[in-house]
Amino acid sequence: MFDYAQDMGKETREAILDAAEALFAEHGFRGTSLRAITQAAGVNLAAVNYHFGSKQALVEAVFARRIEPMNRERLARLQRWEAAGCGDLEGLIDAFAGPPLELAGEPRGARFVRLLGRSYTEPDERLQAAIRGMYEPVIERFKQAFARVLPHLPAPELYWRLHFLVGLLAYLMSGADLMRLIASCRLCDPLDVEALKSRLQRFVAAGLRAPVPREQGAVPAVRRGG
Amino acid sequence: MFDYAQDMGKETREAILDAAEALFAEHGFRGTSLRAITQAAGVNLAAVNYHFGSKQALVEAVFARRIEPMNRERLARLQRWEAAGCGDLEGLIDAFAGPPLELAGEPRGARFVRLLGRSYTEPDERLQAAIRGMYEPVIERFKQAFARVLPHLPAPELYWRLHFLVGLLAYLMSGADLMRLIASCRLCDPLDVEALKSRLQRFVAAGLRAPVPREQGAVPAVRRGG
DNA sequence: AGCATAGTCGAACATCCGTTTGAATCAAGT
DNA sequence: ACTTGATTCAAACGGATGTTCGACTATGCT
Repeated sequence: MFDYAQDMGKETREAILDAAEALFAEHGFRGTSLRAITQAAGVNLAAVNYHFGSKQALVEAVFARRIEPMNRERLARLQRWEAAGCGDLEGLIDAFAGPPLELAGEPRGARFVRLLGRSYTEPDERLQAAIRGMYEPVIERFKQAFARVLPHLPAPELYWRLHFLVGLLAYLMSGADLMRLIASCRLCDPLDVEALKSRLQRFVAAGLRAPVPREQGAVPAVRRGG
Repeated sequence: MFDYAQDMGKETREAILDAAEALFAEHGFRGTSLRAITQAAGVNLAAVNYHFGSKQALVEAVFARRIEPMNRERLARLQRWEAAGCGDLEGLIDAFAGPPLELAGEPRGARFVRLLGRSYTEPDERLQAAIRGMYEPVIERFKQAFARVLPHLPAPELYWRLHFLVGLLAYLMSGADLMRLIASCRLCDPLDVEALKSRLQRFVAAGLRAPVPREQGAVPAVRRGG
């Protein structure tokens, strides 16, 4: 029937990746057994160890399959931003936060983004290290870019604020259900990505541009009630 | 020796809670076995089911033990803030974010705060529901307070920005190691809580106060690079 | 002293997990 | 037709897990 013999192999490989991605996003890594994955994928249990070697390697493959294109898109936007003169803070935020948020808008990408958001707080150290390796070059580039648009910020202040940005994004991606606790009204039924992106841009840009007190962090510039 | 007979019972109960809290924070819920907990606590394996009924109930008890005092402190600060006239946005942020961050500064509370940060993205639905129940009244009070200091914000915009605040805080608490990726310098050795609080206040207050475009979210007010 | 009860303990229970094995299957090459 | 190599399959492996059981201990009460 088919000319390409290895095609069936690729089909089961991707079926496993799809099923694993969905189940990991719903029940976590430890909460998802290989038996559940292979059953959902319609393949034999041993296929996971045959194609990936171990459950750990499967998890990393699930991430690598989508993180790498996403990071490529981030770097592409960063280059366009640099070519445009490096002046636009909002554009830089979009280069960083846009790709994952837009991926979250696609029905196929939504579950992976939720998985990605969760991965930031994953206890497993080996997975943490693997994901960190996928992010490292991208984060480094963006750190430099943010330092260029915000030259007045001292290094520790800038790094903390970037930390805030990343954390905010991670939480958004995880799709934590606390959202429904805050937003009693229904805000995000089809998840209007463009509206969310512009809201995030406004909030983060204002935070990043906030003035810095002279006595850098030593004494908190807080007025307590009274 | 001791007059109070039930004291040994309370001692093992708390020893289990302490050990579980530490191990959950380090390896997650599914990654921590009852055997590991009871061994670390120096008690018999069956003690968990005797004192708590099940592992699930133990998890919920670990959270309830610390969330309730923390939320009481939040509400106390909120009341002081209301008594002071409800004008100070920074003070309101402190009432919400101060207690968990200060708890993170104490050596005993740090591991729980990390656990708490992780819990926001926990896949287990039953635990999610239990934690949501512990938060619900507090969140409701703060929603109203923020709406009062930021009356110019439309409701959806306000709720999203509060969502950003909660997400940022959740990520901070989780102590995700991505921090070290962004901050190549060593920022947080003893974790200067006061400095962190004021940094967070500056960032979040600026974000909350950011102006809202007229065409509310429909068309993104984004200048793309070029 | 003697009973009742709360707590502890070791041992086992049934179940689920990731992984491995070895035979079966199938298309392609000679 | 026969071999080769890649893939699939059912079955089992050893180990870890949450939970339960019954015996044992020690304390408080009458």
